[in-house]
Amino acid sequence: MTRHRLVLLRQILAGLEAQGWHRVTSRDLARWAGTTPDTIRKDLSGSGPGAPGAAYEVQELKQRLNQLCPVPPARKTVLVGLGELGLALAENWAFLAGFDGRPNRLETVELPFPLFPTTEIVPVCLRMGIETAVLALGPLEAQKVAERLIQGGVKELINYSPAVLRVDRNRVAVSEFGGCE
Amino acid sequence: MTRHRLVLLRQILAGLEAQGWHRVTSRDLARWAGTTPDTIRKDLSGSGPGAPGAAYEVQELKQRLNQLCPVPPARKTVLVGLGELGLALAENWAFLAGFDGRPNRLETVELPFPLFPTTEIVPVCLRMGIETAVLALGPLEAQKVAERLIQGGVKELINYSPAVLRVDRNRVAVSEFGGCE
DNA sequence: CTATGTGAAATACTTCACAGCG
DNA sequence: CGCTGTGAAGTATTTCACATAG
Repeated sequence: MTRHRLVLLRQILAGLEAQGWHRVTSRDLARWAGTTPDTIRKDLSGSGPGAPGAAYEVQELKQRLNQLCPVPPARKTVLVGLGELGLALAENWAFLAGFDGRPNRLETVELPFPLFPTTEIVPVCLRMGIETAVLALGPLEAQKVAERLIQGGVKELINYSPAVLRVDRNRVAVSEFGGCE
Repeated sequence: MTRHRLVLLRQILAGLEAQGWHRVTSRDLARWAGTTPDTIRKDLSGSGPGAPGAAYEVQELKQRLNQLCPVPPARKTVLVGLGELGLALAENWAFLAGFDGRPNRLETVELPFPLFPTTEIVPVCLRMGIETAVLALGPLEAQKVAERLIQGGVKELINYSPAVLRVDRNRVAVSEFGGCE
């Protein structure tokens, strides 16, 4: 019942529903989730009507999963690093603020949310009640910035930097992208 | 002994060594890896001299981990999607080729590797022996492109698209970034 | 007193086997 | 037949307890 697999299933289900699927078998789900049908069925066991014989009905299954692993409420998030990568990400995310260490970037760049120098991370995050941050900068800055974000109360880091962060993963959730290694 | 944790440890160790650390305790490693000291010690048990009483020596530990989970050989990788995001990624990765569905992009963009239309994915990947692909495009295209890449023999997908891929995870490794959900 | 190493107990997860429904 | 649901058996992983070295 590893949590990770449940959220993956929920996302897959959402995709299926969006594309108009009506039925799925545990075998299909198993392939997409990278396990066996048995495991899928066990994950779902004891959490819904589901009749044997027929495959799962997509909508009904999605409901089950939403109960089983509640969809996380949208968190207040900020972007750190306004280079090429940061700007590209800014187009698909709804950030509440942005940070960068280079003063000229703060004046040059035009974005639909307020920008601050990285030295202001702690007070700004605390004041705005920020919960998650997206990191898009070089490896050395990333580590320093991550520590400040945590000091500022951030509980989730999404790391686009080419370095793995050394932070207390028992306290904050980290999505590493690892990248080039 | 979950594999995932071992590679995380190895990466953390590499970072420590790069920054001149000499010693680490299992408790520090546990914090950074998001587990308990017991688990860390079990992971490392039976794989090296390591004396009780003193903490681990960073260099020696790194050697142990390199034996325990061999560092993966650099794979031949391509980039699919030459939008803002793709171009930003192209600066930090060593791609062997790039793909995009829009013909004008292929002529407009200037990159240090050959570019092809997405219709050419299968033959180009097969010919070049491509093993991994980075996806940086919209959700609908991502799914189609992923299927073609797999048909082209790709064994690892690194997904920067805001959609989770529906592919056989028993056959290909997928790093989802999930993103905005 | 704090640190690692390690067998034993406890727990979590997966696989197997089979009952029962389309 | 193929599919789900589920208890039982089997594995894997984590936690506990303690021996032992700095």
